[in-house]
Amino acid sequence: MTTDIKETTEKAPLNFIEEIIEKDIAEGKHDGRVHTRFPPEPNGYLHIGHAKSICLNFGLAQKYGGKCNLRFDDTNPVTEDTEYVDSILGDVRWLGFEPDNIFYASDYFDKLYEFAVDLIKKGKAYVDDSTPDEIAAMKGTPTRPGTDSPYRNRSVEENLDLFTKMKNGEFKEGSRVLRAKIDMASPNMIMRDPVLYRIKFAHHHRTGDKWCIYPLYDMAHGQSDSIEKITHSICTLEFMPHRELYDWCIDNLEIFPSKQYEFARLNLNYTVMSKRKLKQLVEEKYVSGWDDPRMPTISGMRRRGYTAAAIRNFATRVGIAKRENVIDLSLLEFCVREDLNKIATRSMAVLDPLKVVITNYPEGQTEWLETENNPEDPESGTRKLPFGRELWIEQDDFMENPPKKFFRLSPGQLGRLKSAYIIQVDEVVKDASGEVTELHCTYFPESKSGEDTSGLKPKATLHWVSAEHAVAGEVRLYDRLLMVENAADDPRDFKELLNPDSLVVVKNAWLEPSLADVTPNDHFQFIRLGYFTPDADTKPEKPVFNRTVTLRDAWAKIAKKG
RNA sequence: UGGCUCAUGGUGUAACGGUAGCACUACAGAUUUUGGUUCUGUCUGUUAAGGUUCGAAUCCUUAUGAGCCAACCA
Repeated sequence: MTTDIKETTEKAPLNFIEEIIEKDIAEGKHDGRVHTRFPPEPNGYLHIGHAKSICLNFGLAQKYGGKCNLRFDDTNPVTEDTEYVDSILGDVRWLGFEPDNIFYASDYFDKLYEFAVDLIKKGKAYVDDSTPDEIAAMKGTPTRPGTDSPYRNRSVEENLDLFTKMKNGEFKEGSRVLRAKIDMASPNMIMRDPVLYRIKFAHHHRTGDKWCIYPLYDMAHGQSDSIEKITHSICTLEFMPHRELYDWCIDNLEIFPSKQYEFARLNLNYTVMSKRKLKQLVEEKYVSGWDDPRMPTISGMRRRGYTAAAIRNFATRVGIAKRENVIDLSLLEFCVREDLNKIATRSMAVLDPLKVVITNYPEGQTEWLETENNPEDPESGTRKLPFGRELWIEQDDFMENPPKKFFRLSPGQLGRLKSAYIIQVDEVVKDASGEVTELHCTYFPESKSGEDTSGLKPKATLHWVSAEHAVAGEVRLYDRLLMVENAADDPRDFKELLNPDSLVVVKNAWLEPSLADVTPNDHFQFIRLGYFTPDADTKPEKPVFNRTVTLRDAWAKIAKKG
């Protein structure tokens, strides 16, 4: 077992949390046991930032032969809902992790209440009748110490009595709180007699109306960790000031000493990550829902066609450290292309069609040509494609007056039709306004793919679909959510920064016939266009595809430069 | 103007007092029936100033910059 760890050590450098864990194991702390937890509040859907945390916590448990719990931090009944609980569990499982235990902070409400009573009995907590405004005023500021509440020195008996009455619903909501008795002059604002319990006559999604007092984060989180005997409680940087209180509670309650460690949360450019903002996008209908493929939510990315493997790989590559960071979207895209390149079935679809008539090809004739399903995967086999006299190709693949680096079709320039024949353009047909409507071409019969004796070497290979056999489908093209890299650096409201072209719908794309019959979690590469996946809106008579990500596009870069 | 935390190429992340490495991006070339993939190469970095040391990205001091903390949110 130690050998395993040593070997791993030599292979990959450890992040600072792994170093702590390995040191703890080496010192025999908790008999070498590693137990982590992923503790979401069920008040929204999980996003890619949570994925980083999930991969970290579950990954650590896997690496060190430990356990990882999923714990819903459901201590605030007014914001939480079972809809979120369900989606969170689904997302964790989809990412490929099965929690060793599924717990809820609300499971511990009785225990937490006992803890609170214990603190009161130890003279470490008191009931405060001050108003929220008064409490805020007495808190002081970072540069000025706070002042003691007039209720701070109530007797244990009185506190016990008052707290019982709070629990029994004898006081109005907001009229009293339970506070820890620590230090109103602490340089750490969190330690200035933090509120532990508040009165809320709210229906809780799991405990119903049993409780009218609810613990706050600091009275619930570390205590829950301790109850579950969590060894390494990993959270994000903004909880750093809470660690002192986390330890204070555990010390004074004399319970299992879980330890908190903080790492920097994930930020991605060209998107927003805060739950508040994501919720706003959903509620104000800027997007179709939490699973809109433009959302950085796990459900949105899944719908868009991201694979769990790609997301896990991404989570590994971004690393774990304490430095604030903004990850390039290009890394995420790299990860998904890397995975999809290996597994996506190649197929052909034309999004912006231009008719090609092969004038020397017999009318009414259909040939079924063989094509590979995935050149990266020899096991993937081949399939047949229908070829005929009339085809669709991409508008972009023809230019009447091409620039020098344009390799595709133009008058006089040859082009290879993927898995079919080489053609040349003989005549450009235009409408009254001068728009190109049709290309009349000839093909070279001896240039058939696989048995080409023509000796011709066209510079480009084009994708195409037989007009007679093409299936109509809708294709949704997604782009970055925001126009700017970092919304936080922009004075404008983030909703003014939304990319108006984040969704472009191609109502009538022509798809090769094999794409008429697809199943939800399929992944395709539409050759030369990108990776696509069937959307949930797909109906038998009308397939709908989402573009997961484009292919890298060298030509687009050249064209952009001019 | 209090406390805590952080600072390495464009973006991330290693190097634990001894050759600043890796990945993404960008750029260039080779291969290619996807301007994809694959392969090769190139550019770019230790926030600053002092100090300790034979030797500092690493230790110390100061400065600078960034983040977090004053919900009965988590």
